[in-house]
Amino acid sequence: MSQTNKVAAWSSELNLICEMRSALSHLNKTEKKIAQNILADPEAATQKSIAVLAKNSGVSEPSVNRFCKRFDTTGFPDFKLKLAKAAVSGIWETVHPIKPEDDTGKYTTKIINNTIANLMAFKQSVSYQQIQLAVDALIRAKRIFIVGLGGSSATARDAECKFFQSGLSACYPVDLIMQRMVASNYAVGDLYFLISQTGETKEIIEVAELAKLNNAPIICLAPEMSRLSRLSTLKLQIVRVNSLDRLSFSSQATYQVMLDILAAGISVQKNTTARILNKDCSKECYKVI
Amino acid sequence: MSQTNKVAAWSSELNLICEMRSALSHLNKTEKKIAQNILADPEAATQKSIAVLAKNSGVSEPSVNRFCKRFDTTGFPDFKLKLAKAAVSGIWETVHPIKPEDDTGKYTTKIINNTIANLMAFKQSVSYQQIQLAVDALIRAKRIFIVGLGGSSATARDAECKFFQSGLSACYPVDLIMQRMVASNYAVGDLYFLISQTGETKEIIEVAELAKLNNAPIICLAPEMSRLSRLSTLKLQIVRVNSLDRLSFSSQATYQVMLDILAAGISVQKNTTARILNKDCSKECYKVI
DNA sequence: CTTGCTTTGTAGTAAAATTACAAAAATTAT
DNA sequence: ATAATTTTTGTAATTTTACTACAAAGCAAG
Repeated sequence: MSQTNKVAAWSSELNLICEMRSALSHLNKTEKKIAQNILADPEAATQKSIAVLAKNSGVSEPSVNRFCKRFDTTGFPDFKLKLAKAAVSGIWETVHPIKPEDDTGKYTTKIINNTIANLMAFKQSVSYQQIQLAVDALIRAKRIFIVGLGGSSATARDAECKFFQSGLSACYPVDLIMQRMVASNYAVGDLYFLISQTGETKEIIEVAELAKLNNAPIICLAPEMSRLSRLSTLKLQIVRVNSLDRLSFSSQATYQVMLDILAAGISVQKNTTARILNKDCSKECYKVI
Repeated sequence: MSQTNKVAAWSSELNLICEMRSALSHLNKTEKKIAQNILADPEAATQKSIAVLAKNSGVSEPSVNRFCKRFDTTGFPDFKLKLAKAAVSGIWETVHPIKPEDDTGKYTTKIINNTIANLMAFKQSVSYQQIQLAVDALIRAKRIFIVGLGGSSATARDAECKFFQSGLSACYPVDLIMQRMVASNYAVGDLYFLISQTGETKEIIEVAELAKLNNAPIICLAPEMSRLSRLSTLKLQIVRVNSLDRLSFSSQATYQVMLDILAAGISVQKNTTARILNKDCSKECYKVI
């Protein structure tokens, strides 16, 4: 219910273009003329007056006005405003692949832009409810075991630090045998937090299967529709924006942001000001940072 | 020169709001009234007519019109359009601090927005030249030793993975004693890559000092003006956007993106298609991912 | 205090969007 | 098939909105 509302709110707020595109087939010929004209270059359409747009589309001005109102806007100016917003997000949704001839400035900005695009997509797709459930489960757990392999090992380590800073008992066993031991020795109150960029790596699925034998709760941070995701009791799914090469950007930043969110949720909920004591090198005393 | 142009291009494209905010001090009182009125709620301003906005600000309509033209727009409607673009998803608000009363949706979007804001600031401040030099040095090095402590240990591990995937010989010694051993046994061709979020942690500075005794090349990933930064031969500096609490967002995502950039640079320059071989669990064969 | 310059507002003008209504097209019933 | 009804589209008038020209007010320098 709330999920549906959110999607609706999102589409009307940010994705008029997608809405138009999907509505295209249900429109009559006059409306279709207008829609196609706008979709041909949405960015340009935002600069046109209703008269110009009507003329270009071969329809009358009131037809354009009526068209706008169909898309949940108060009129033409409001429509243009929402179109502009959608066009902006459109820029972010396109990923720019890195090419061998790119110079330093090119690939640097491309990677940053791609990461931002990924975060935007993440923002749209993320389920608050799942986060809420995950935070609850993490706080309730007596012990949290984190597993991540390969590229996700850094993410797993990060999770360990962040959960620990939020006052939870988190542990990330580094080697595979330890991971299996931990998974098969489930005790009530334990929680497994499994991280995988592919969600298909054999070894982590084995860990999940071992944990599942004991009906242990498993939270996964993995792409939706992956094997790992199916084995888990609570799924924090990351949309795979990129069917791109490894270079153009990693989705790890998104994973890390998810961990930031969980840590924030835990701290907010526990109402604890997490702190680490660190020896201040210059003043030779301990300070809270 | 080109740096200045870039900033201008960015601000006019995406950040009318930031531009207004920074211009605030150079504006006269009439303009300031308008700017403050708009900045109080940019989203709402996009819905108002010039008459309403003028009245709310306590100025005349032509003043508003003139104000708009100062910000590189053709007039009020164009200004509103650009304002709407800038206001998309509240990215402009540099930092949204997390409050104890925030619900799941609130803190989630805040953290994502903060991270995006941080990345945008990073995009503006990053030095292509330093990246270029770092990429060159990393490729030239025979062995790369990476050190990061506490929260940066995850970043260090990440760097190890990424550099290794790009075909370099990277090693991240986990314990402090190993780190000191590595730092004091410098051999020609070695390179130290030190990561710190504060740039002030005593132990990593010790490592840097040990390396420096042998005149070893040191690349640091640390805030500018930090002790670690001063000890390094090549500085990859991260602007500290946040003098905020630990919760509102971590700057680690930015660090990770920097590593993505370096990895991309290395691969582009070496013209190698880095690949990891992974056993495909479903098909029981090796595939390149 | 006056002259010249900048800034702000008033009033009129132009343009743009919306509404009311009528014509045309499409649909249904006879 | 054709008349009646409904829906769709366009024309023309109205209203709203934004812009321009010009005048008044404020400010600085001589």
